[in-house]
Amino acid sequence: MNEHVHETADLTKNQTLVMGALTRSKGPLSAYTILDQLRDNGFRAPLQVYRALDKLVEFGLVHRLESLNAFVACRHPGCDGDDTIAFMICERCGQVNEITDTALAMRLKQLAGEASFALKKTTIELRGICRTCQVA
Amino acid sequence: MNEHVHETADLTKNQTLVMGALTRSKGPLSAYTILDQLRDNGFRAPLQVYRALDKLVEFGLVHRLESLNAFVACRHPGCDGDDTIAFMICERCGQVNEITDTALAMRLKQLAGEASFALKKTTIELRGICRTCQVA
DNA sequence: GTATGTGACGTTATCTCATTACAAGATTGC
DNA sequence: GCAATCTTGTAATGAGATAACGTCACATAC
Repeated sequence: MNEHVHETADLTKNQTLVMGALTRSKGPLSAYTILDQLRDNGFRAPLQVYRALDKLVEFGLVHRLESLNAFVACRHPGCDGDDTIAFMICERCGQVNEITDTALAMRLKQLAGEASFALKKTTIELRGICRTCQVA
Repeated sequence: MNEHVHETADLTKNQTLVMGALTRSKGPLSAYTILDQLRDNGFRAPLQVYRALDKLVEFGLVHRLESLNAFVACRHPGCDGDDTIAFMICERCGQVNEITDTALAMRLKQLAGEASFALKKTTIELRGICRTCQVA
Protein backbone atom coordinates (compact mmCIF):
# COMPACT_ATOMS: atom_id res chain seq x y z
CA MET A 1 0.00 0.00 0.00
CA ASN A 2 1.41 3.27 -1.09
CA GLU A 3 1.41 6.49 0.82
CA HIS A 4 -1.83 8.40 0.63
CA VAL A 5 -3.44 6.29 -1.98
CA HIS A 6 -6.48 8.46 -2.01
CA GLU A 7 -5.82 11.66 -3.84
CA THR A 8 -8.21 14.48 -4.46
CA ALA A 9 -9.67 12.72 -7.44
CA ASP A 10 -10.94 9.87 -5.30
CA LEU A 11 -12.81 12.08 -2.91
CA THR A 12 -16.47 12.92 -3.06
CA LYS A 13 -17.63 16.51 -3.13
CA ASN A 14 -18.22 16.72 0.59
CA GLN A 15 -14.97 14.99 1.40
CA THR A 16 -13.12 17.42 -0.85
CA LEU A 17 -14.72 20.40 0.83
CA VAL A 18 -13.89 19.16 4.32
CA MET A 19 -10.38 18.28 3.27
CA GLY A 20 -9.98 21.75 1.84
CA ALA A 21 -11.08 23.40 5.06
CA LEU A 22 -8.58 21.37 7.03
CA THR A 23 -5.78 21.99 4.58
CA ARG A 24 -6.37 25.72 4.61
CA SER A 25 -6.36 25.84 8.39
CA LYS A 26 -3.17 26.40 10.35
CA GLY A 27 -4.31 24.28 13.23
CA PRO A 28 -6.83 21.61 14.10
CA LEU A 29 -10.52 22.23 13.53
CA SER A 30 -13.55 20.85 15.30
CA ALA A 31 -16.31 19.28 13.27
CA TYR A 32 -18.63 22.15 14.05
CA THR A 33 -16.07 24.76 13.05
CA ILE A 34 -15.74 22.99 9.73
CA LEU A 35 -19.51 22.96 9.43
CA ASP A 36 -19.66 26.72 9.93
CA GLN A 37 -16.97 27.28 7.33
CA LEU A 38 -18.84 25.22 4.80
CA ARG A 39 -22.34 26.60 5.24
CA ASP A 40 -21.93 28.63 2.07
CA ASN A 41 -21.14 25.40 0.28
CA GLY A 42 -24.44 23.91 1.25
CA PHE A 43 -23.49 22.19 4.48
CA ARG A 44 -26.33 22.25 6.95
CA ALA A 45 -25.87 19.41 9.46
CA PRO A 46 -23.02 18.01 11.55
CA LEU A 47 -23.45 14.61 10.05
CA GLN A 48 -22.31 15.82 6.67
CA VAL A 49 -19.03 16.79 8.26
CA TYR A 50 -18.67 13.69 10.38
CA ARG A 51 -19.31 11.38 7.48
CA ALA A 52 -16.64 13.07 5.40
CA LEU A 53 -14.23 13.08 8.34
CA ASP A 54 -14.74 9.38 8.95
CA LYS A 55 -13.70 8.60 5.43
CA LEU A 56 -10.79 11.00 5.40
CA VAL A 57 -9.48 9.50 8.63
CA GLU A 58 -9.93 6.05 7.14
CA PHE A 59 -7.91 7.12 4.09
CA GLY A 60 -5.19 8.46 6.34
CA LEU A 61 -5.55 11.98 5.02
CA VAL A 62 -6.80 13.35 8.31
CA HIS A 63 -5.98 12.60 11.90
CA ARG A 64 -8.20 12.93 14.88
CA LEU A 65 -6.77 14.55 17.97
CA GLU A 66 -8.42 12.79 20.87
CA SER A 67 -7.38 15.23 23.53
CA LEU A 68 -8.84 18.09 21.54
CA ASN A 69 -11.86 16.50 19.91
CA ALA A 70 -10.61 18.02 16.71
CA PHE A 71 -9.11 17.09 13.38
CA VAL A 72 -6.01 17.97 11.38
CA ALA A 73 -4.96 17.37 7.82
CA CYS A 74 -2.03 15.00 7.70
CA ARG A 75 1.11 17.04 7.13
CA HIS A 76 3.29 14.03 7.11
CA PRO A 77 3.24 12.37 3.72
CA GLY A 78 5.27 9.41 4.90
CA CYS A 79 2.60 7.93 7.11
CA ASP A 80 0.80 5.02 5.58
CA GLY A 81 -1.91 4.60 8.11
CA ASP A 82 -0.21 1.80 9.89
CA ASP A 83 2.26 4.18 11.42
CA THR A 84 2.55 5.19 15.01
CA ILE A 85 2.22 8.92 14.97
CA ALA A 86 2.85 11.32 17.79
CA PHE A 87 1.44 14.81 17.92
CA MET A 88 2.97 17.79 19.64
CA ILE A 89 0.22 20.23 20.37
CA CYS A 90 1.07 23.77 21.39
CA GLU A 91 -1.36 25.02 23.98
CA ARG A 92 -0.60 28.62 23.17
CA CYS A 93 -0.80 28.88 19.40
CA GLY A 94 -2.70 25.69 18.73
CA GLN A 95 -0.29 24.47 16.10
CA VAL A 96 0.18 20.76 15.79
CA ASN A 97 3.34 18.98 14.85
CA GLU A 98 3.22 15.48 13.57
CA ILE A 99 6.15 13.18 14.18
CA THR A 100 6.97 9.57 13.62
CA ASP A 101 9.78 7.90 15.45
CA THR A 102 10.91 4.38 14.92
CA ALA A 103 12.31 3.88 18.41
CA LEU A 104 9.03 5.04 19.91
CA ALA A 105 6.94 2.82 17.68
CA MET A 106 9.16 -0.18 18.34
CA ARG A 107 9.00 0.26 22.09
CA LEU A 108 5.23 0.50 22.06
CA LYS A 109 4.91 -2.58 19.91
CA GLN A 110 7.25 -4.39 22.24
CA LEU A 111 5.29 -3.41 25.31
CA ALA A 112 2.08 -4.54 23.68
CA GLY A 113 3.73 -7.78 22.67
CA GLU A 114 4.94 -8.48 26.18
CA ALA A 115 1.39 -8.14 27.44
CA SER A 116 0.02 -10.20 24.56
CA PHE A 117 -2.03 -7.20 23.64
CA ALA A 118 -3.24 -7.14 20.04
CA LEU A 119 -2.51 -3.55 19.19
CA LYS A 120 -4.87 -1.86 16.77
CA LYS A 121 -4.32 1.83 17.15
CA THR A 122 -2.08 4.06 19.17
CA THR A 123 -2.73 7.58 20.30
CA ILE A 124 0.18 9.72 21.37
CA GLU A 125 -0.43 13.37 22.09
CA LEU A 126 2.05 15.69 23.73
CA ARG A 127 0.76 18.94 25.18
CA GLY A 128 3.03 21.84 25.85
CA ILE A 129 4.45 25.03 24.41
CA CYS A 130 6.21 25.05 21.07
CA ARG A 131 9.57 26.69 20.47
CA THR A 132 8.11 29.73 18.74
CA CYS A 133 5.70 30.47 21.55
CA GLN A 134 8.35 30.13 24.23
CA VAL A 135 10.47 32.99 22.97
CA ALA A 136 7.44 35.18 22.45
CA MET B 1 6.47 14.42 46.76
CA ASN B 2 5.35 11.00 47.79
CA GLU B 3 3.10 8.69 45.89
CA HIS B 4 -0.57 9.41 46.25
CA VAL B 5 -0.29 11.99 48.92
CA HIS B 6 -3.99 12.43 49.10
CA GLU B 7 -5.58 9.57 50.91
CA THR B 8 -9.21 9.08 51.60
CA ALA B 9 -9.03 11.29 54.63
CA ASP B 10 -8.15 14.32 52.54
CA LEU B 11 -11.08 13.96 50.23
CA THR B 12 -14.36 15.78 50.50
CA LYS B 13 -17.62 13.93 50.59
CA ASN B 14 -18.27 14.25 46.87
CA GLN B 15 -14.74 13.37 45.97
CA THR B 16 -14.95 10.27 48.14
CA LEU B 17 -18.17 9.18 46.48
CA VAL B 18 -16.81 9.63 42.98
CA MET B 19 -13.58 7.89 43.92
CA GLY B 20 -15.59 5.02 45.33
CA ALA B 21 -17.58 4.60 42.15
CA LEU B 22 -14.40 4.47 40.09
CA THR B 23 -12.68 2.07 42.46
CA ARG B 24 -15.63 -0.29 42.44
CA SER B 25 -15.77 -0.31 38.67
CA LYS B 26 -13.79 -2.79 36.64
CA GLY B 27 -13.32 -0.41 33.78
CA PRO B 28 -13.42 3.28 32.99
CA LEU B 29 -16.56 5.28 33.68
CA SER B 30 -17.93 8.35 31.99
CA ALA B 31 -18.87 11.33 34.10
CA TYR B 32 -22.53 10.78 33.34
CA THR B 33 -22.38 7.13 34.29
CA ILE B 34 -20.88 8.15 37.60
CA LEU B 35 -23.64 10.71 37.99
CA ASP B 36 -26.28 8.04 37.50
CA GLN B 37 -24.60 5.76 40.01
CA LEU B 38 -24.55 8.51 42.60
CA ARG B 39 -28.07 9.84 42.25
CA ASP B 40 -29.06 7.99 45.39
CA ASN B 41 -26.29 9.80 47.18
CA GLY B 42 -27.73 13.15 46.31
CA PHE B 43 -25.94 13.85 43.08
CA ARG B 44 -28.13 15.76 40.68
CA ALA B 45 -25.95 17.62 38.19
CA PRO B 46 -22.94 16.80 36.02
CA LEU B 47 -20.95 19.59 37.54
CA GLN B 48 -20.85 17.84 40.87
CA VAL B 49 -19.12 14.93 39.20
CA TYR B 50 -16.82 17.03 37.07
CA ARG B 51 -15.66 19.11 40.02
CA ALA B 52 -14.79 16.01 41.98
CA LEU B 53 -13.08 14.45 38.98
CA ASP B 54 -10.98 17.55 38.40
CA LYS B 55 -9.61 17.32 41.90
CA LEU B 56 -9.06 13.59 41.81
CA VAL B 57 -7.16 13.91 38.56
CA GLU B 58 -5.16 16.74 40.06
CA PHE B 59 -4.31 14.53 43.04
CA GLY B 60 -3.22 11.77 40.69
CA LEU B 61 -5.82 9.35 42.00
CA VAL B 62 -7.72 9.26 38.76
CA HIS B 63 -6.70 9.36 35.12
CA ARG B 64 -8.66 10.66 32.23
CA LEU B 65 -8.78 8.58 29.09
CA GLU B 66 -8.95 11.03 26.22
CA SER B 67 -9.87 8.55 23.55
CA LEU B 68 -12.81 7.37 25.62
CA ASN B 69 -13.97 10.52 27.34
CA ALA B 70 -13.92 8.52 30.51
CA PHE B 71 -12.09 8.16 33.78
CA VAL B 72 -10.31 5.38 35.66
CA ALA B 73 -9.03 5.05 39.17
CA CYS B 74 -5.26 4.83 39.21
CA ARG B 75 -4.26 1.19 39.66
CA HIS B 76 -0.63 1.97 39.58
CA PRO B 77 0.58 3.18 42.96
CA GLY B 78 4.01 4.09 41.64
CA CYS B 79 2.92 7.01 39.55
CA ASP B 80 3.60 10.36 41.12
CA GLY B 81 1.74 12.53 38.66
CA ASP B 82 4.82 13.56 36.76
CA ASP B 83 5.04 10.17 35.19
CA THR B 84 4.46 9.29 31.60
CA ILE B 85 1.74 6.72 31.69
CA ALA B 86 0.52 4.55 28.85
CA PHE B 87 -2.86 2.88 28.83
CA MET B 88 -3.75 -0.33 27.08
CA ILE B 89 -7.47 -0.32 26.48
CA CYS B 90 -9.21 -3.50 25.46
CA GLU B 91 -11.96 -2.77 22.98
CA ARG B 92 -13.77 -5.98 23.78
CA CYS B 93 -13.95 -6.11 27.56
CA GLY B 94 -13.22 -2.47 28.30
CA GLN B 95 -10.51 -3.21 30.81
CA VAL B 96 -7.70 -0.76 31.07
CA ASN B 97 -4.12 -1.57 31.87
CA GLU B 98 -1.84 1.12 33.12
CA ILE B 99 1.86 0.90 32.36
CA THR B 100 4.91 3.05 32.86
CA ASP B 101 8.05 2.46 30.91
CA THR B 102 11.25 4.36 31.32
CA ALA B 103 12.47 3.85 27.78
CA LEU B 104 9.22 5.17 26.43
CA ALA B 105 9.20 8.18 28.70
CA MET B 106 12.83 8.99 27.90
CA ARG B 107 12.28 8.81 24.18
CA LEU B 108 9.31 11.11 24.35
CA LYS B 109 11.19 13.61 26.44
CA GLN B 110 14.06 13.45 24.01
CA LEU B 111 11.82 14.04 21.03
CA ALA B 112 10.25 16.99 22.76
CA GLY B 113 13.68 18.31 23.65
CA GLU B 114 14.91 18.07 20.09
CA ALA B 115 11.97 20.17 18.97
CA SER B 116 12.44 22.61 21.86
CA PHE B 117 8.94 21.72 22.88
CA ALA B 118 8.15 22.43 26.54
CA LEU B 119 6.35 19.26 27.43
CA LYS B 120 3.56 19.56 29.97
CA LYS B 121 1.52 16.43 29.62
CA THR B 122 1.63 13.30 27.56
CA THR B 123 -1.25 11.12 26.50
CA ILE B 124 -0.53 7.58 25.37
CA GLU B 125 -3.44 5.28 24.72
CA LEU B 126 -3.20 1.93 23.01
CA ARG B 127 -6.36 0.39 21.64
CA GLY B 128 -6.65 -3.29 20.91
CA ILE B 129 -7.65 -6.65 22.33
CA CYS B 130 -6.23 -7.89 25.60
CA ARG B 131 -4.81 -11.34 26.11
CA THR B 132 -7.84 -12.67 27.91
CA CYS B 133 -10.24 -11.58 25.19
CA GLN B 134 -8.13 -13.03 22.41
CA VAL B 135 -8.42 -16.60 23.63
CA ALA B 136 -12.12 -16.24 24.27
C1' DG C 1 -16.15 39.21 67.18
C1' DT C 2 -16.48 40.91 62.91
C1' DA C 3 -14.57 41.25 58.45
C1' DT C 4 -12.66 39.07 54.67
C1' DG C 5 -10.97 35.41 51.79
C1' DT C 6 -11.21 30.82 50.18
C1' DG C 7 -12.85 26.54 48.78
C1' DA C 8 -16.55 23.27 48.26
C1' DC C 9 -21.28 22.87 47.07
C1' DG C 10 -25.91 23.13 44.54
C1' DT C 11 -28.79 24.51 40.56
C1' DT C 12 -30.02 26.06 36.08
C1' DA C 13 -28.99 26.89 31.68
C1' DT C 14 -26.21 26.46 27.91
C1' DC C 15 -22.59 24.98 24.95
C1' DT C 16 -19.91 21.61 22.34
C1' DC C 17 -19.35 17.10 20.39
C1' DA C 18 -21.36 13.00 18.16
C1' DT C 19 -24.85 9.60 16.65
C1' DT C 20 -29.44 7.41 15.43
C1' DA C 21 -33.05 7.03 12.30
C1' DC C 22 -35.25 7.70 8.09
C1' DA C 23 -35.80 9.06 3.25
C1' DA C 24 -33.98 10.27 -1.27
C1' DG C 25 -30.51 10.14 -5.14
C1' DA C 26 -26.69 8.32 -7.56
C1' DT C 27 -23.74 4.44 -9.36
C1' DT C 28 -22.39 0.07 -10.55
C1' DG C 29 -23.14 -4.73 -11.99
C1' DC C 30 -26.10 -7.99 -13.85
C1' DG D 1 -34.58 -2.42 -16.16
C1' DC D 2 -33.59 -3.94 -11.54
C1' DA D 3 -31.08 -4.86 -7.41
C1' DA D 4 -27.34 -3.80 -4.49
C1' DT D 5 -24.63 -0.50 -2.65
C1' DC D 6 -22.93 3.95 -1.56
C1' DT D 7 -23.41 8.81 -0.79
C1' DT D 8 -26.39 12.43 0.55
C1' DG D 9 -29.81 15.40 3.15
C1' DT D 10 -32.56 16.42 7.25
C1' DA D 11 -34.40 16.19 11.79
C1' DA D 12 -34.06 14.75 16.24
C1' DT D 13 -31.62 13.31 20.07
C1' DG D 14 -27.91 11.57 22.99
C1' DA D 15 -23.52 12.36 25.35
C1' DG D 16 -19.86 15.26 27.21
C1' DA D 17 -18.53 19.60 29.41
C1' DT D 18 -18.78 24.31 31.13
C1' DA D 19 -20.61 29.14 32.42
C1' DA D 20 -22.85 31.86 35.62
C1' DC D 21 -25.26 32.33 39.35
C1' DG D 22 -25.74 32.07 44.59
C1' DT D 23 -24.90 29.73 49.10
C1' DC D 24 -22.48 27.72 52.93
C1' DA D 25 -18.62 26.36 56.01
C1' DC D 26 -14.36 27.44 57.65
C1' DA D 27 -10.15 29.72 58.11
C1' DT D 28 -7.25 33.84 59.19
C1' DA D 29 -6.52 38.85 60.11
C1' DC D 30 -7.62 42.75 62.36
